[in-house]
Amino acid sequence: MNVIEYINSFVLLSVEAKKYISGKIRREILPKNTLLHRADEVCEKVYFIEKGLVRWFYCNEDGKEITDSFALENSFVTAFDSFFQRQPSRYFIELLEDSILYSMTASEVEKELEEFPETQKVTHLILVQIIEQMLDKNAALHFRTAKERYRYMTEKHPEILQRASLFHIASYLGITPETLSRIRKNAIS
Amino acid sequence: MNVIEYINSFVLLSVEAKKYISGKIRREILPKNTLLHRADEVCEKVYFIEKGLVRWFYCNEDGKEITDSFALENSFVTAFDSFFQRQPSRYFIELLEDSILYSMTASEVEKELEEFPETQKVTHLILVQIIEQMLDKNAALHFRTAKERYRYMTEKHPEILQRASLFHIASYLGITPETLSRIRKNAIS
DNA sequence: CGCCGAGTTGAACTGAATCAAGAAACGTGG
DNA sequence: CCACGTTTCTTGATTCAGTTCAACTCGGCG
Repeated sequence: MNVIEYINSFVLLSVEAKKYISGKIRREILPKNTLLHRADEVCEKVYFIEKGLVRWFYCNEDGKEITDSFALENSFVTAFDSFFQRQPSRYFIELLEDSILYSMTASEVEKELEEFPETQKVTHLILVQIIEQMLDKNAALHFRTAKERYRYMTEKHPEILQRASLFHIASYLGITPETLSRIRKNAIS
Repeated sequence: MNVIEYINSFVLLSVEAKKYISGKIRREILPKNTLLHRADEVCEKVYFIEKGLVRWFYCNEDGKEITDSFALENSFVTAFDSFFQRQPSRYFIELLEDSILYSMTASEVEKELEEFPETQKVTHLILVQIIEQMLDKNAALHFRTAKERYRYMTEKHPEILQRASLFHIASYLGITPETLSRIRKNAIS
């Protein structure tokens, strides 16, 4: 599924808007471990994942990488603390698999939103979805034991559980890799 | 500061939009402990806080209330998992102080966004701000000790620290009231 | 005056972190 | 296509931050 089909599945785009987007969007094939974005920089692009897996992470004061989120096929990816406000981000965005992406720059998106106000609905929907996911994750981790956190993964994100490393998943859940390994093996009742 | 002044301070509204909003918006004076919204219901209103303090909370499976967030003056308040998607919410919204609010219904807002597309920028900004706050809180709690969480409050939300109860703040930070009390008294180095 | 909710303090307990090895899987070059 | 080195995961022993439970203090309010 490509971006335009995907967007069109929930917001009907005018022919002109489709044309504009098709003209601007770039298809990018990038290998595993590519950084789509670096912390402390202003994020200049949004991506849409046709195929692949990405993670957002930041570095805490000890220099440790903390995985904040994952996204897979049919997701929009950008530094949400940076792209819209045009301010430096706290996050890195990294490919965890060889991926096929579509991308557009911030200024192209800005122009799109101005010229085709209908497309503001798309942004709106994406933002609302992001918020919902974040609220969901919060509730799944807040005051929860390691075992409950793991169950959240198995129930809500089984696909990511398969495709991401134990190390990244543990970080995402706020537990150590050792603990996650033990839970997985049922070493902890 | 009233809502229209506030909105106008970051998005210039047309005279017509202002007129529409003024006509629809209601000023509500409500006492402490009022529930603005209940879980399992579709949230029908957005509020703007002229004066007061609110908290969002949900009940976990043990029936315990978990405080998810606070908001004070000049904030927009609604169930963000419900208002835009028109689906039942997981959250309750409660006044922690006697408050003065402005409110508009979902259908009024919907009509506003249709008739005055410029106002979509307002929604957009609010959503982006919400996301930023959530990301910020996440980073402040994820893999952090109780003491570090408390420091986040003192640094980023000193006002809430003053006005909300120890009990609610502890819940918000994901620690027990006892631990928070000890930290506050420096009982824990 | 006495009650009640909010906060404090203490002591025992525990889930998960930490530290330290080892095993398995992975991919890279010979 | 195998061997070797690196990364990822597992397993065990120990430690500790924070929870739990229980009792007590304090301030406000009917």
